[in-house]
Amino acid sequence: MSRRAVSANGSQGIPEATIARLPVYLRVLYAFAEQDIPTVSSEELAAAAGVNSAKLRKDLSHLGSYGTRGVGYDVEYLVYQVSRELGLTQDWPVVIVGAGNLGRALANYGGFASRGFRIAAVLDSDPEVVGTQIAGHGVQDVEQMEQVVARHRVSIGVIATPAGTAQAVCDRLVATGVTSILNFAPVVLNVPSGVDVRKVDLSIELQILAFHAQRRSVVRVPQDAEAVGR
Amino acid sequence: MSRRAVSANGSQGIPEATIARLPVYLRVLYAFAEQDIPTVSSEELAAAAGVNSAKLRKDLSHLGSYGTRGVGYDVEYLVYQVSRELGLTQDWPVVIVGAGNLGRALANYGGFASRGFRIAAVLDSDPEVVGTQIAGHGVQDVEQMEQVVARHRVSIGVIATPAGTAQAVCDRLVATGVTSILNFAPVVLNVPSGVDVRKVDLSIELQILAFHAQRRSVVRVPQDAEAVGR
DNA sequence: CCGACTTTGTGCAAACGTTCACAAGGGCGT
DNA sequence: ACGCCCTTGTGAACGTTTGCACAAAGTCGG
Repeated sequence: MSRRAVSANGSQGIPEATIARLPVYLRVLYAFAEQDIPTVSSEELAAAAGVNSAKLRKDLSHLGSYGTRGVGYDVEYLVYQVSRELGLTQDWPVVIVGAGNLGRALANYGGFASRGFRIAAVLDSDPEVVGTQIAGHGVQDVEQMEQVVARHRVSIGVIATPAGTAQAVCDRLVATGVTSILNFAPVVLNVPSGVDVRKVDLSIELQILAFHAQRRSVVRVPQDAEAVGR
Repeated sequence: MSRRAVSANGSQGIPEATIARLPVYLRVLYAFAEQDIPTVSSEELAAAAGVNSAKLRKDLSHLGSYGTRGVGYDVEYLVYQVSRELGLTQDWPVVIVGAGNLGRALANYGGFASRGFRIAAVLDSDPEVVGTQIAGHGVQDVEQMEQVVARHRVSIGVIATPAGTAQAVCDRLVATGVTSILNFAPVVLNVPSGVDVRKVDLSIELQILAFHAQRRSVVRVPQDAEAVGR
């Protein structure tokens, strides 16, 4: 794995683990802002985000020194700083490939269109589906990918196709210049370096839950349940 | 949190990071099995799973010594061992709460019903939706939760409701005895200890992608002397 | 039956992440 | 203006994860 990120870059070297939590903090901050709460302490914020307060302070300290000792953090100001750090002050056009059940769910997902992300297009290869409307977007043929990506300057692609076609779609997205991919298909995608892939995988999460559930349920039975012959 | 190896068996005390990768290995192993490939080396398996081979070997070594030096791993045997470790040799009834776009997508998701997981029921609170059919399951009223959980001995619940009702649904699931929860709603769930929650959050993933995309686009001082991967 | 070759399993060290504990710094009441 | 009190920001300790490098252990050809 090329987890090198930014090699020895002093000012911009925010840990990956911190980045993964910033969106959670941001969401919680929005909730505070909606209640017109002007400032929050690291303790309150941490509790709402479900993390340790020391961790939260260290995370925020990576963005700069935006708190006031004895008082806490200004909610509005922090919202802005976190948003800026995450790149949410700009607009991110997104193309969704695959208009099946999942693609439809994604297109209709409210949190999608909000806060910086905008659906540039929904693509599919099924002639039955192309032309139908989903969440206010006409589904276009996947053959339009190149034009759509170029016209809207899309840099983020979401793959919501069956596993079998995911790699081909991915290759094509990459070829058209997409450098960030969110993959919902249950496959390991192969991409050239410089392309960022994140995966969301229901069945992996379920299996992890099953592991822990099983462990919990096997509090007894010290003996191996079955002997396995080879 | 600190659970060291309890003792003796060795099947206890598997690192969390390893557990998160086992489902990926399992998927890749199935792919090899379908091609009737009898054995794989750690190198091949690691490449297919997108990880380092040393990491893969160390991961597998936590389950036991199931490889053969000079040869590799028997695909079928390893499938069985990983499945067993993850608790997939037993059946896991799952209840899905929320039959909106996402709930429907989940219910229709193929990988769901396969390999150990079975949808016990799909619940919703909207009278318009209750009674409709989704993926061969009649949507039941959320008031049936207690009966459904008890009758099917459900221990895994999936929350696919809007954010506003997620915590209430969660509390109710926990009250009925569900101890593993997969949360798709964009909120931080509060649960008593002993309950395992995992979250899947589209907008968090998008924001993480945006962060990296932004960083890439702000390539000031491009002195990538060592940019050529190892 | 033996020696060459291949691949696993693991000791170790470095990188990364988390948590504790407290000094530094700022606001607020008096 | 002063000192008390509160909360941030961070040094240091600790725990976890990764990756290297190699001995151990097995296969296979001759």
